[in-house]
Amino acid sequence: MASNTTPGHDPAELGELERSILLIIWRMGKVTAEQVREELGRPLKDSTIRTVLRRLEEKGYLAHSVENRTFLYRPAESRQRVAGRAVKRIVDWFCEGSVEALLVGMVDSKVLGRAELQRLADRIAQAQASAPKESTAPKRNAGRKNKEEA
Amino acid sequence: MASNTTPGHDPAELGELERSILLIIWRMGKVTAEQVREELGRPLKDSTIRTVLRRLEEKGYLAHSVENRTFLYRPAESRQRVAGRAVKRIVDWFCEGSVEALLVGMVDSKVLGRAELQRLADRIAQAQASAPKESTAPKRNAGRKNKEEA
DNA sequence: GCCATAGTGTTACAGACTGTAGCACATGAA
DNA sequence: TTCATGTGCTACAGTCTGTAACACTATGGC
Repeated sequence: MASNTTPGHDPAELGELERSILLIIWRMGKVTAEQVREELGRPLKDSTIRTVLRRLEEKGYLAHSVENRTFLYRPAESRQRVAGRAVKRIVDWFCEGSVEALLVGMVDSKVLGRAELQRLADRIAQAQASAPKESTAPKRNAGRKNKEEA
Repeated sequence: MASNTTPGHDPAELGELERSILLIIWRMGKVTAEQVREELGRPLKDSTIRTVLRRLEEKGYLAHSVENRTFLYRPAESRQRVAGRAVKRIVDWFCEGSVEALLVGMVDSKVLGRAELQRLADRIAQAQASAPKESTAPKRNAGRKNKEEA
């Protein structure tokens, strides 16, 4: 019944375990299911990890390559990209698309301090000046052709 | 565990119907279940609306007063506040608390254009200049004056 | 006082999603 | 062939949301 305007799946509707695993992979870069399990430090079965890994790949967050019959999972998207999209959804839903309104809300709900915001503004200005080109995109090369909402 | 009186709920954990209703109430300010139903324009039963309304109140998004036996629901928090918290969660999870990293991610995932970001920085700077006071007061302005719908 | 009406509270159920795992299947090595 | 390792498929319980029926309670008219 949720066939609204959802392009594919609803991103960022991740469970806690999914999130943890995603974070591990973002941190480590390229891992096997076993490594993930060790890293988690929770007594979970192999199959549990692999199931979640598979789901994350289905959802588009991960990609994998095979090396000696072993799956090596790696991020399909950067953390920040995912975060960006997640925030976009929120902004669209609650702030009518206005990022500015969002920042106001963040200050208002004390998520962001005024001083912090000021510093942010400065940094942004700097970043604009010093990096007029595509920045912080280490692996943008071909992978999945994620063609979600543009 | 759900008896969290303080606003600590995950806005991302809202269903579509819940979100729609919340938006209606943010827009209209103070409504009855009937009004919500009409506004929704979907053939839902009375009890459906009221159930969702009650759940939203339990979660801390709404409050109600009684007027002639009729419940008048109203927002317990501003849209932007809720959005701010939602974004904070995302930032904490995916950007290690760095709002800056988030903005970078937003530009990177084309959620936010560079020009837009620049404009934003300017506006923030302006806001800083013109509102040097700490105005994070939760003034739930009695009169409706949604000046945020810019 | 009694009844119809309007509005609320309670309870329930199906579908989706996540956490969790068992078990069958494939394939390279011994 | 058999073993070990790793993957694929299937499942199940718990939780959440959408959806609604039904029971309960005041309030006003007769």
